[in-house]
Amino acid sequence: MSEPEIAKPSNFIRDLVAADTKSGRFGGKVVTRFPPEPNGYLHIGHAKAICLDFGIAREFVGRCHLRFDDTNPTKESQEYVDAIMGDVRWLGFDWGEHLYHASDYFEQLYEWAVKLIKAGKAYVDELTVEEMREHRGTLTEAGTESPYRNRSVAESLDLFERMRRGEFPDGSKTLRAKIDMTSGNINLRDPVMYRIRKATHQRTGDKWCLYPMYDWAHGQSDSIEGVTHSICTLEYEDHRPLYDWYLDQLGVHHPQQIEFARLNLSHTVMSKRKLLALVNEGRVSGWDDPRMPTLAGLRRRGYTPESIRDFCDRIGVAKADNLVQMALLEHCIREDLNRRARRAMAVLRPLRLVIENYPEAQVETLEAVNNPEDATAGTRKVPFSRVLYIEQEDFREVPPPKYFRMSPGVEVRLRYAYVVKCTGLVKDPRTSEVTEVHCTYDPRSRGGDSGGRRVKGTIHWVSASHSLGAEVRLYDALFTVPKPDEAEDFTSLLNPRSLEVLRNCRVEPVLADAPPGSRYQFERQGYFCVDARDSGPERLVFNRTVPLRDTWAKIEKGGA
RNA sequence: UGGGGCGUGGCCAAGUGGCAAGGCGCGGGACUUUGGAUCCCGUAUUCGGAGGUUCGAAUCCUCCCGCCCCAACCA
Repeated sequence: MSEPEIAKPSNFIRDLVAADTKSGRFGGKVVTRFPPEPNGYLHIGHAKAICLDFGIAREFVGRCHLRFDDTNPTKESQEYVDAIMGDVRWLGFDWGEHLYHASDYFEQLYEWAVKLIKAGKAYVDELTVEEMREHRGTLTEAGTESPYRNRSVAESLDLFERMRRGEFPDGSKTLRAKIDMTSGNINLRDPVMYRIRKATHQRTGDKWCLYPMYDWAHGQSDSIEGVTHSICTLEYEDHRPLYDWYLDQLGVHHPQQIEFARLNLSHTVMSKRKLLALVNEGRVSGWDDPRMPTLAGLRRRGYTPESIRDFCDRIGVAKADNLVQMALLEHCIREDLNRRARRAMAVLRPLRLVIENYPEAQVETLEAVNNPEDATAGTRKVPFSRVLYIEQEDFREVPPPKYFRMSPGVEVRLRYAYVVKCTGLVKDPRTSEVTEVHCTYDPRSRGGDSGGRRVKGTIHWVSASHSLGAEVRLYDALFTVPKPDEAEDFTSLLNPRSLEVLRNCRVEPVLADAPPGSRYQFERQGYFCVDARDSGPERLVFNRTVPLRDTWAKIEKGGA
């Protein structure tokens, strides 16, 4: 059997892991982990990490754990835990039995901390936050040691136990590792291991009032789980010496930390802080607003997990800062949906079209192809009658050069129906806006067969009396510039046209049965999905995932 | 004046001493009952810069320049 999957491009992390398995390091095993903090929703940047963590494990026949880095109860919640698990599964990854929480290890971590105190490698400090900052020094100046740094092991041990018992108020004491206050690496200037937080934790409740810091919890959690390769983003590169130090002091299993550059996507923001602000300030409807780069938002927008995985494969993994263009993500979803989405006709901005020579009471049923890219998708029936709706932009009283659509005296094809010729128009006497177009049809062209003559334009349509009303939400980039992060106030760069709601759309009858979340290509327009939250039998709501590539728009824009 | 990283076409990104992959985008053409899709063709004499080593350098050495991250009891 040949491997059906196309070989993915290599990257330095896969090379490193491959070298380790070959040399027999870690007994040839590969164990990775995806370690989100449940303080927000997952976004496409996390998808890159997930694909890497789970992908490496799968490739090397190892396993990947899902571990919640839940060490800060004041910012975390069960809502986020649930959303994260749902999103990872939706993306297509399975952690099997291996669901863990840093909080599972609090007791072990505490014991190890005691061990470090006994070894003279950690001490209870009583500096305030401000004092500690002063003692830390600056980027160019060494720090100074805390006056509590050299208190006895016995005293630190006693204090640490009492910290756990809750005898001291929040912020009054910390446990610090005793490393080197003069290190050029600020992470090594006696980092805090524990702080007092009398807060209820979403999993451990009120059992603890002492919570470990990231650096103290993370590496040890990796070690406990037998992780071999701990893959994280570049900003943790400076933390690796500390990661290594803790593990070396403890003398326990020592995973390899490897860092890669996080994903930056144009025209959006990726920091959880900024995404949270958008949600809290009501700039978007929630974490799953279809304009958000969150997996929940992309899902509601109509993105498929396959397209996101493909995107993650294509962007690669390296250590250079990057800004990937949104166009690549859009390419990935178009490619996927072109292959899989059924077609339908929908008129977003309706304009009445009356076929003067078509019998008043006649209704025909025409056959349309469901997906020209997939013969197994079959065909469907579409009702046709004397009065139709066409797209406003598909008619021009005075056509610009190269305009192939409907205009007076010109023949155009109604997709899967007939060739028609515009014979007149009706205008609103006040606004002089075209309100109705008249035409005649050629009965011999049934099905759209032009009978050999050149008909350059083909436009979509729906039967006025048979079509269904629908609301369509047109989405565009959330920000007007490629790098909103560079602005002083990123919210000032929000795209005022990121959402346009069209309430008078007319769609083909087949769409009545479209299940929530299902995806379609509206011919000549783009890919749309049934909004999973707001659509229902009484009110059809579609979200535009991405428009089709539009060569005409380019010509028109460039020509003008 | 500290520490850690990174610089290959518009955007990603291979390449690890033998003469610049690939993808997206862009431009042109073919085809077309979606101005969609598909298919062709084009798109870096050059790898941040300057020296050096070598028959030969994006790959090795030296110096310089630029960009990113680090001074939470956040992760």
